Amino acid sequence: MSKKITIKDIATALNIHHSTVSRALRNDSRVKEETRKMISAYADEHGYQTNMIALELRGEKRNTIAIIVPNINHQFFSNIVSYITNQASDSGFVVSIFQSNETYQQEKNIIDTIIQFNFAGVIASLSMESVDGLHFNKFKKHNIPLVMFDRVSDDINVSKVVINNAEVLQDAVELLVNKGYNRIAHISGPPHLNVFGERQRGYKLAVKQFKLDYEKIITVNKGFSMEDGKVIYDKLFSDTITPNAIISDSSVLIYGLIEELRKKKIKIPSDVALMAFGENSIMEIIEPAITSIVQPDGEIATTAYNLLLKKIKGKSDNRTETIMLSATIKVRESI
Amino acid sequence: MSKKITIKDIATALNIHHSTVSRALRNDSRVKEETRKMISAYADEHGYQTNMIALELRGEKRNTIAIIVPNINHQFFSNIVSYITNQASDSGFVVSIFQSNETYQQEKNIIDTIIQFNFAGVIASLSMESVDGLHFNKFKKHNIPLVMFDRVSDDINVSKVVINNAEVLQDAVELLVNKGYNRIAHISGPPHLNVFGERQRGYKLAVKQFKLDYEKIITVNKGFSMEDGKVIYDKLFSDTITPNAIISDSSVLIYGLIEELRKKKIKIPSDVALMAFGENSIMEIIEPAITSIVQPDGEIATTAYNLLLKKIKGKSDNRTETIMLSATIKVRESI
DNA sequence: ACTATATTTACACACGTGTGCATAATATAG
DNA sequence: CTATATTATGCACACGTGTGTAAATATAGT
Repeated sequence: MSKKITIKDIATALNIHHSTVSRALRNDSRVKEETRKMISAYADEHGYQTNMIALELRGEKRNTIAIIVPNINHQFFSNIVSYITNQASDSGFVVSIFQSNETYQQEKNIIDTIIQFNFAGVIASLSMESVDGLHFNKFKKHNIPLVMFDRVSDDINVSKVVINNAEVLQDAVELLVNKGYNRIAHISGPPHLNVFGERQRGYKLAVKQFKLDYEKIITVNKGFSMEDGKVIYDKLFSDTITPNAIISDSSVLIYGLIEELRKKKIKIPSDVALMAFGENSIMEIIEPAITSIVQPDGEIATTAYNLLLKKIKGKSDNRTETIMLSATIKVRESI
Repeated sequence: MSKKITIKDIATALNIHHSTVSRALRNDSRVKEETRKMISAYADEHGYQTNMIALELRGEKRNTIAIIVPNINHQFFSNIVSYITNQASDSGFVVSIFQSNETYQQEKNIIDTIIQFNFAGVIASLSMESVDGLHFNKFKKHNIPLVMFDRVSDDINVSKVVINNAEVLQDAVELLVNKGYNRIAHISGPPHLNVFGERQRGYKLAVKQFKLDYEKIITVNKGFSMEDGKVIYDKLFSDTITPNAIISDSSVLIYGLIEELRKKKIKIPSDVALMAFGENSIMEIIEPAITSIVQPDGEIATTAYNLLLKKIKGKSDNRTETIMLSATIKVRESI
């Protein structure tokens, strides 16, 4: 009903200047206790709330951070967002969400919007379409701190949080080799994104190291979905030589693949072993339970957020750092 | 490097008044084509971006909406947020995320924050702790439109988007009865939330209608999690009379229950049938595939967003409306 | 009582934009 | 070549807040 009550409204109502009101509400020492009480009483009664927009315009502080992800309804990203949001709101920050939907164009639009809204900082993970991260340099021009995670790009100099992708894929292959698998396929994403590039590098390294005859990488370029399962199946099993183990960079995709394998009566793990990134504890109840490569979601989120916070506070610090965390392999029945 | 360039910077650089620059950039007819070109050339070159904060303070328009959910890393809510975010960004809105983490206190804090930041509108789903929605009335005082979905409250008069919860639970029970099940348990949430209250009402109605001897509702009050599975199991199977069918309001929780049932060698569906809300297509690949009650996520999101948008545009319209959408039961092997 | 010091309040400005109104510059007509 | 119409630009203010500085008032010291 009533319009928003402002500091000036309080001032005119109480026949004093708004600057006095401002100081009173911020508990400035140089306002008389008596008037301070009168003011805060009136403020409380009328439900006064500081207008953050005015504060922000004044340049006092920016209290909003932006997160750019390909899709928020994928378990990994929604976990990250959840962790960041909780931590941010503890320190009084508001978090806005932007989805690139895996497209370069939307990512560019998002960047402009973030600049227009003058966000205090940005945490981002690249879309599959973005062959480079150069459009993100715009943030630097506008003095907006940026931290990237997971889907990072090599050709832009920002702080990054990643996991030991190459290493963990070597470990994965080694694990499979030790179990006797010798035709291991790798389902991945576009290699220009650091995550996938590194995983593929690790995969190839291991294939060479263990002198495997079979090397096959299948690349998905437009986001992982369950529907891809069938396509992937065709690509893998139409050859004369078929894999006896599969490592998937995506958990969602592997659900589709499992469905397809069942239709074709291909048994897991006797006919083909399975291993996938992403632990949403659903891997546990699928039969057979799927061996998964578990990323430290919470740690990734916390690290990225703290990195960003440091940049927001200490503005002069221009150094960038890349922090690498470790993924672990949770062995289950599927291998 | 360079500080943010403003409309005034352009003005002084070009030796004209900032008001002219403002008009030029908004393609106002009364600025000479020649100067307009000069101005927009300079603006482009220096990467000028409108400062939305200034615009917002001016009261022109608020371009941000807030979403309050218990947890964003639950499939249902991340789906909703994803849909809303995409639709919002199409119409130039920025979406901020707030998590109550199922607590009343955080919800209250969030409400204050949203008011301080002067959001244009709010879409919310209540926490389990919130026995009523009265704290949401604060939005009305501050003229901030509010739309609720899923976890709505009866005692606050706002526009709502819900599904036919009572009806679909009656259908579910009927389906089970027709298949020969006669001891059907219902795992639900706190009944003071409309969703759960309605589902329990529907359940009880059906139990009475089909003259079943067995009636059992188990209530979870602190958010659904996989870990609850064991607790629920104990509550259900410690009695002398045990259920031969279970309907769960949560999908996450049922994963934990399935794990527990397997441990105890209780077969699905021969020993006990299972049915759960939420279709994340994972239900499909669990063995046996779980019969699920599918909510129209996209439609819920779109409806809520459009309702909000209408309120934001036409400010005078004080009527509230409740829109009820239909859930459907997808029968699979688990019953 | 008169100056010196301490306390409390008011004034004016800044942040970046947009707009009604006045004014200046230019064009058109008689 | 003036009078009028047209067009282009500048001025001042508003949005809500906070702060440096000046002004008003009170208190103390001699």
